[in-house]
Amino acid sequence: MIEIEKRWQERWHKSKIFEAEPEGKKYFVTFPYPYVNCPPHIGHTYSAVRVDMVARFKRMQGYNSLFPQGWHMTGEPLMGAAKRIAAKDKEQFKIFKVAGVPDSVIPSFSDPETMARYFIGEWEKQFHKAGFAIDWRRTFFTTSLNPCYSAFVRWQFLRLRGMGLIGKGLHPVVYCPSCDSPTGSHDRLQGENATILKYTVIKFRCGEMIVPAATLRPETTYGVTNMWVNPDTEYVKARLGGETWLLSEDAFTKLKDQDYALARAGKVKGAKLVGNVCTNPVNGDEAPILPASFVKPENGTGIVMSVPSHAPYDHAALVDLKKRLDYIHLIDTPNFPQHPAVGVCEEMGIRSQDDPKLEKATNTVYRNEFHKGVMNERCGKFAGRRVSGTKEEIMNYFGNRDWAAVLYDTSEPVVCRCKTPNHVKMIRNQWFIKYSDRKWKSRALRCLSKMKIYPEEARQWFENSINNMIDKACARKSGLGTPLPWDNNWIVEPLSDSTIYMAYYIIAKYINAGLVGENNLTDEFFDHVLLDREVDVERTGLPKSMLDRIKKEFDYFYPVDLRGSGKDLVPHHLCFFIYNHVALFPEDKWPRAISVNGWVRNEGQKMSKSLGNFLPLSDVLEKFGADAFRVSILDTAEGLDDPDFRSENAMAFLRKVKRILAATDSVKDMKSYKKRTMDRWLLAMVQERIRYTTEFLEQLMNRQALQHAFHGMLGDITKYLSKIDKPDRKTMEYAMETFAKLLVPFAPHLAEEIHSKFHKTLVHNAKWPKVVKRYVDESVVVGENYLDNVAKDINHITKIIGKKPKSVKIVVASGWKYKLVSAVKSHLDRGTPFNAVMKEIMKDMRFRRKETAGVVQSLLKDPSKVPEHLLSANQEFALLNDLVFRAKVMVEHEEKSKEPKARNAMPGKPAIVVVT
RNA sequence: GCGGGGGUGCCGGAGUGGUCAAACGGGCUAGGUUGAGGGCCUAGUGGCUUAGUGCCUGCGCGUGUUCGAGUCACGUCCCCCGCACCA
Repeated sequence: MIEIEKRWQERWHKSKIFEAEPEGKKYFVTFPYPYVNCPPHIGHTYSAVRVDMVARFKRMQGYNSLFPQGWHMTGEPLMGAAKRIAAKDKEQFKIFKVAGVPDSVIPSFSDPETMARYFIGEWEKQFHKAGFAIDWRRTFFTTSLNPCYSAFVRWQFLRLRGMGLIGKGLHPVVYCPSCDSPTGSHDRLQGENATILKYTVIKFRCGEMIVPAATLRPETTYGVTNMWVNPDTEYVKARLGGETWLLSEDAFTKLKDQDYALARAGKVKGAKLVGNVCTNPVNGDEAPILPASFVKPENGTGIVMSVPSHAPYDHAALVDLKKRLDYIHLIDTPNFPQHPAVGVCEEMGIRSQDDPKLEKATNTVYRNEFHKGVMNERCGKFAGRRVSGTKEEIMNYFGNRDWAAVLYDTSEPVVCRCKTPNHVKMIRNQWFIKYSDRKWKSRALRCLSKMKIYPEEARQWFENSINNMIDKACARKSGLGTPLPWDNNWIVEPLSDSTIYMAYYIIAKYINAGLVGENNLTDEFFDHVLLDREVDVERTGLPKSMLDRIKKEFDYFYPVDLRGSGKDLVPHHLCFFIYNHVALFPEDKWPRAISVNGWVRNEGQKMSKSLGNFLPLSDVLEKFGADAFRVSILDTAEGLDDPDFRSENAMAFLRKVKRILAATDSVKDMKSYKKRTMDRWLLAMVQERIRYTTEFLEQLMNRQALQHAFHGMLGDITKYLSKIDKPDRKTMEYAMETFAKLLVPFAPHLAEEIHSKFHKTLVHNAKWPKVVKRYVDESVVVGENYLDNVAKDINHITKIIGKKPKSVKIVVASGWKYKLVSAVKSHLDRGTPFNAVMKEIMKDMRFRRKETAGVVQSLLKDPSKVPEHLLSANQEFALLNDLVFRAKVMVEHEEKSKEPKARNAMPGKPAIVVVT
């Protein structure tokens, strides 16, 4: 099969069938350019297969399909890996080795560009082998290493800024003090899933000192009974303006990086603080400082306020100290005791403050109080309010009165790959794209509402994502990329330089052909070509005819008709894609459809770094070929579900290919006959397959489409060949040719191979099959089904008897039963309530027989006994006379039959008597 | 926590109020088949029963709506994914 595939790929390449030029009606599909820091694995390519499937389908439907492909290298990972190679990091060597990079090549990866180019080569090679319908003249890669693309990004950002959609401000990030840069989740040794939490720091007073306590539950400040410090921790006294703050060493560093102008002014051991009394700023209550081991200096400020009524840790610590304080009850929650923390601790059997169950206890209390709790009269102006929805207000209220400050911290400890513990840092002067802009947002939503989303279930997700969109930091200081046009210290961040690049594919063709160069790509060029603005095109240095040509091509191919990707890109990239299009382009250039899909699994397992089970695309293509890979994954899922690649499925496909090709070859030896029932049956089935395949493909339901186009067609053809001694050449030719066409979107190489046995042309250039009305024949399909069922019943009986039958007698039901069943059926089809059907039937004079009630009752009890398509007694009789069985078959009518069993006969279910 | 998607056979999964719960694929079992490299065909694959058209069980758990529920409602448990500057 692999040789076959190679042959067709060469032929496609030679006939340039995937090179789309502006002509006719178009269909523009894109698959997000992948990040090229490793060779492709099967997970990368499922979306591409789906997009490719659509491109091919549309092409045969008469559209001029364009499927281009570029490569992404903006960001940190490439640079990071290069640095690690330069530093001879063994881990990194191993990663590349496992990915299949030859040992001799790896050291050259200390240069990120070399690495990227190597991997781009790998990707292109594999994509060629996969036979994708890509127009390779339009390929490119990102970052300043490609000045042409950088010019495009620069233009985009100047435009956005010109529209006031770029802003500047403070921004909290997880930060590594040793690397002096933000730590992305992939750069973390620990805490990959950590998020940034906003704490309220309550400023308790203790004489001249501020004793700050960080909390996520500011509402509980009203219930503080005491303060906790860790007696073994050395605390820092820090000057802040006119105040002196008491902080753990970690907290000192954190706050400094969060824009607090702190100055070191002394130290004090936690134990020394015990016994002092603080004042609660919100209500003036006194709170003595007590020691507790659960207080971790690296969390929050290193000082904790104690709310024993609502915080299990605090209660447990007090119990440990054998200290009795008056607990303050603040929040009423249904089904909770007065002091929920006490109740939960007792219920869970928590004995000390070091009990790991406390984490869960805290969670339980918090969850319930947050959602169901109402604050009581102790909570000042917030009395009577629910906890949920009030938190933000409380924080602001406290902040405004200088009772509290803000501290950002990670939800779990984060350690950088350089092994340094990280914390949250406030970045000053961070550049933002203002995705929260209300007007912009509503335009994005309007675009969404006009788009097709495949599958529809994902629409809600898009809508929520856009609704919740906040400003996005769009630049960073390290990594590869395009510099911000107005501030070269910053590089446009990877998700932000990848939002409208589909337009660049049009231009890339001209750049790759050497017709347009870096110097021509001025802002005027893009303004003119992409936005149709009146600008001084002289400055592009290009002849008007060339500009017109490019512009015409852009106007022809744009907008994007379909963008297909994995579901992981919904909340950012795909939304940014919509956002940037609606900001920059007029409405007729807004994208038309997005499709999202699941992630490929490998032999039933999710592929992950930890499992190390990424299956390289090259392995699969080498072992099974492109079609087997495509069919295997397209066959296991659609919509948002995860497909599963299993080699046994790929093998099963290859086995079938053999059979199919053999059947194809056999057609030339067949003779023509007058059409028989089975001929008409096959022709009719093919029409159904065409209809369903087309319908499902239109909805991008690859699995169901494939079921008809491949499994269905194959099953029908197999059945035809097995049931007919002398297959008809014309019928088979038609079936095989149609089969080939229907297979193009799924198994394009196999499709060509089949097609080539009948034609010299490419099947890719054939028209998508349409239903041929004169072949549609419901009755022959129903009849065949009927015979199948009868045959099954006979089999069942002979199996039970356990003897070989000498002959079989089949009795078709009496005529009155047909009338009766037909009447019942029409009642049911009309939706007559079940209990009314019996009455109606019994009223009907035609059915005055003693058996009627029993028959109707059994039909109503199990409506599945009513056949979907009711044949007449004579039709059944005629069909049964054609029944082929390994013993002699006799058919008779119930009216004339002497068999006692004959009375069991029902329409669609004849009585069967097996004679042994 | 918020948001999205789910829980059906040995497995992947069809099935969105009534024609078959398990289509289609894979696996497994049995029988047949000169059958060249991980073959083909046929039948079977919840339980019981029986010369088939029967009965029971069954779609995470519970309750309800209905003549009828995997399918609708309410409650509950569990799983997966995203939550942002990270590809």
